[in-house]
This record gives sequence, C-alpha cells and structure tokens, in this order.
Amino acid sequence: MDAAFLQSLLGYNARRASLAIIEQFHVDMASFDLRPVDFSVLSLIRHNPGTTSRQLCQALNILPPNMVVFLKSFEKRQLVERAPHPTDGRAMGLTLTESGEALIQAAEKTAMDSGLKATSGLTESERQTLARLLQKIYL
Amino acid sequence: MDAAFLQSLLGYNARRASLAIIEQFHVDMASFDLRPVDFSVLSLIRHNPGTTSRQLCQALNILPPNMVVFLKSFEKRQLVERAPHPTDGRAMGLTLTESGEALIQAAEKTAMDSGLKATSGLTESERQTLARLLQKIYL
DNA sequence: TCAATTAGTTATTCGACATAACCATAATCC
DNA sequence: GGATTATGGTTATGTCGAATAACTAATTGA
Repeated sequence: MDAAFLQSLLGYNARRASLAIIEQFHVDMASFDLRPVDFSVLSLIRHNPGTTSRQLCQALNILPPNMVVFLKSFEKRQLVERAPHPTDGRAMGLTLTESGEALIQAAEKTAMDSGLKATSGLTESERQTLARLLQKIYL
Repeated sequence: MDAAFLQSLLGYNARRASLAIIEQFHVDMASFDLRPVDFSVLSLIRHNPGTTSRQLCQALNILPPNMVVFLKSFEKRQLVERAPHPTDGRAMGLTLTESGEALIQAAEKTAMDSGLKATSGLTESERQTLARLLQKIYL
C-alpha cells in the first residue's frame, strides 16, 4: 500500500505519532486509572497549587462543562480538594490531597518512562529536537 | 500557569501540535467537505486504485465497520466506485470516479498548503526533520 | 472435505467533546 | 452607588468519532 503522499503531510505524521505514544501511555498508566487528560489536569494542579478550574480549561483547551466532570471524579477519588478562592468568591482553589500528590508523583515518573518507551527509536538529542519543533507549532 | 512538566513530555507535545494542524486543516478543507479521515481514505484510493476496504483499514488503523460508513458516503457522493475484486470474490476493488479524482487532486494541493500554513514557524528543513522523527515513532 | 480464517456488513454501545441555559459573584461605567 | 456587563462554575443535553458483537459469504489449508 503506497502511503507516500500522506506521509509527506505533517498533520498525518503528527496524528499517527501522537496516537502511537498515547496508546503506550494507556498501557503503562492503566494501574493508575488515569487517562491522558486526567493526568494532565492532576499534573497541572500539582505544579500550580491553588489554581482554578477556568485556568486549567484555558491551559488544556478543555471546555468548562467537561472539566466539572473531571474534577468531580477527582474529588470522589479523594485526589483533589476544593477550597474557597482567597480573592474571588465565585472561584474555587484546587489542590492535591496527600494521596493525590503521591499518585501523580508516581504517575509522572511512569509517564516519562512511557514516553521514552514509545520513542525508543529516537536518540535523546532527537527527542529534544522533536519537542522543540512540535512546540513551535502549537505554542 | 506553569506547564513546564507537561511540555517535557513528547506525547503532550505531539497531541497539541497535531490538534493545531488539524484545526487548520478543517478550516482550509471546509469547501471540499472532507474531514481528515475522508481525505486520507480518498487519497489512498487515488494512489492505490483497486485497493480494498480491508487494506485501507490496515493502512489507516480504522476498524472495518467504520470504514463501511465512509465508503458508503463516498459512493453516495459519487466520488468512489466499487467493482468486484478480480481474484477475491469476497472483496471489492475501489477506484475514484472522475469527479472523485478531480476533488482529491484539488484537495491534496489544499492539504499541502494547509500544512505549510500550520507550520509557518518552521523552516523547510525543520519540517523534513520533524516528519522524519515522527515517522520513526509510528512506523 | 471440512474447519478455520478473512472480507464485508449491520446494529448497537461507549466515550470524547460541544452547546444551551442557568446561578452567583465581580468588574465596569455611567 | 446602582444598573449593566462579564466571568467562574454548574447542569442537562446533544453530537460525532470510535469500538464491540454478531452475522453472511467466500477463501484457505490441514
């Protein structure tokens, strides 16, 4: 099957590669019961304690109604806590619980390993080049 | 918002970049009424006339029941024709109609331009590097 | 020859993502 | 300072892409 033309398109290559990496992510992250989006949200809360739902939505390009569902599930799993925001009475400040912190700390380690596994055909220098070029596209 | 850790993960970067490119694709391809997957299928048929549904499924990682829906829609739009396969009585050989050929020919041109537009921050040499590295991941 | 495999199809389900409408609080600006 | 507008968060709902189960017809191969 001749797919030479499709393979000349960056969009096609980017989509196929991201699907391959995400597939590996699903496998390696199964024990944490975290989808990529769950992982991203928890990691952002970890590195930005006190952040709000709206800020997470903007950072990850997620619509507010969907974020509500994620956060509700995190609260139910006792990974995230919501406290009244210090300056904005409408908003809630988000922080990780102790168990949430422990979970995402281990999950971040696993995520890094998973990324290395999915890109085992690349050298470390190639990985850095790739990350830099990809960021030039979406940032 | 500190997203430094997420940005160190190749999977995150690949997904964000591919979403950005695909968004541009949607805009530029609107006049053809082709989603990325439609475009990929038609382009593969163009460059592999007589190919079968199953081969397309394998090449694009699409499940057969979903491919049926795509091909049915293409037939309805008179872009694709199905003929009995010369050697396999179960299969159907797929070819483009004249109008399908005309459509995908113009669409391929548009897709290339769209990819360039979405990656306007990259040099041509960077685009080639990027494509090569991405293919190393999923091929 | 007959069991196992494969190409294609139908119907259905699941899940990601988007829309519309709403409340409470904040910010803006006469 | 009070009316207006904008914003953070939420609920309910809808849409669309992708996956599953089950089936028919044809091929393969032990």
